[in-house]
Amino acid sequence: MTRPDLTAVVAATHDLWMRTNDLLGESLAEHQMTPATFQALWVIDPDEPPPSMKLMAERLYCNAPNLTFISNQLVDRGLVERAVDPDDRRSRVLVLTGKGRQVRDELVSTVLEKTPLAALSASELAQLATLLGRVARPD
Amino acid sequence: MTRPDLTAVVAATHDLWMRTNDLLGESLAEHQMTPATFQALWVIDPDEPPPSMKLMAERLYCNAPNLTFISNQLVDRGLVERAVDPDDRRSRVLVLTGKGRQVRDELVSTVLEKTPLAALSASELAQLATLLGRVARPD
DNA sequence: TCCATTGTTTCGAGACTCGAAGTATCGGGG
DNA sequence: CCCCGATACTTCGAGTCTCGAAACAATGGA
Repeated sequence: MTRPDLTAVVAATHDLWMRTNDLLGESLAEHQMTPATFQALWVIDPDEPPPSMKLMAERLYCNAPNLTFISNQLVDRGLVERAVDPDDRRSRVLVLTGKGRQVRDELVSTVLEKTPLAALSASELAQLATLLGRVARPD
Repeated sequence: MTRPDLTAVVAATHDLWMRTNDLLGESLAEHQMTPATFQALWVIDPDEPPPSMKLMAERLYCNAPNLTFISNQLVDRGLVERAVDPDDRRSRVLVLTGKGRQVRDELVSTVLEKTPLAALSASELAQLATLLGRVARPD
């Protein structure tokens, strides 16, 4: 069974991702950020308790050594700090600094402005959110 | 104006991309491929005339040195060959080898099997294709 | 206390990305 | 025909990203 729409959708997803990175490149560079470090910042919700390395690795689908590297980049740039989780002293949580919060806010705004998805109407976005929700990872 | 759906859709797109790479990692490794080299292979349509480096770079949103590197990876693995474009001898086109064609077919099939998008029905996919078509790059 | 397990880091190697500079070709003006 | 700016690509060097293997520290149960 071939599914032309499936192929097209996968291709469109690839294209959307790569194009978004391209559109964002300049704004990221202004903050000395890259796609990888921005994604890490993106998945740290300032309104939630700070995530552990393990949780971050799951969210980013990357392994532990990689996450250590990315975390170091964020720490070096003063955006997050490592803290020992008092409930399990093996675990480190990533705490946003003031600067981290600010840079995250700015970059999130920039993404929402520049993403090609911003061209869609509210009802189109709602449709899209529903469809993508159907393929979301089972938490 | 904040747009909750826009944020959710952007996040879902990020997640879908990273998860797909994760699901594909093993199959790619079997062919000594990586996400970057597979994307390059993906955008070489076997039924179209072989694309130039310049065209490939546009499709992948990357710059010329990067594309030279990726092309070398594909050449080293015997999947494509460089050929001089007789119409413009400055230009090089990437020609799929027999092996390249075969590996591409296999990996494309694997993606279509493994992508979370495969869980959607035909009508959902059609909707999604329409919506994503609305944000497609103007060729 | 011992020890297997878990969360993280270190190390080394390879892949990726980019800017700056170099080579080859093209195409138009003299 | 010869120049010369523009174009397509490659080379080089530096920094980023990713991963497997191994090390380290803390946990929790026997």
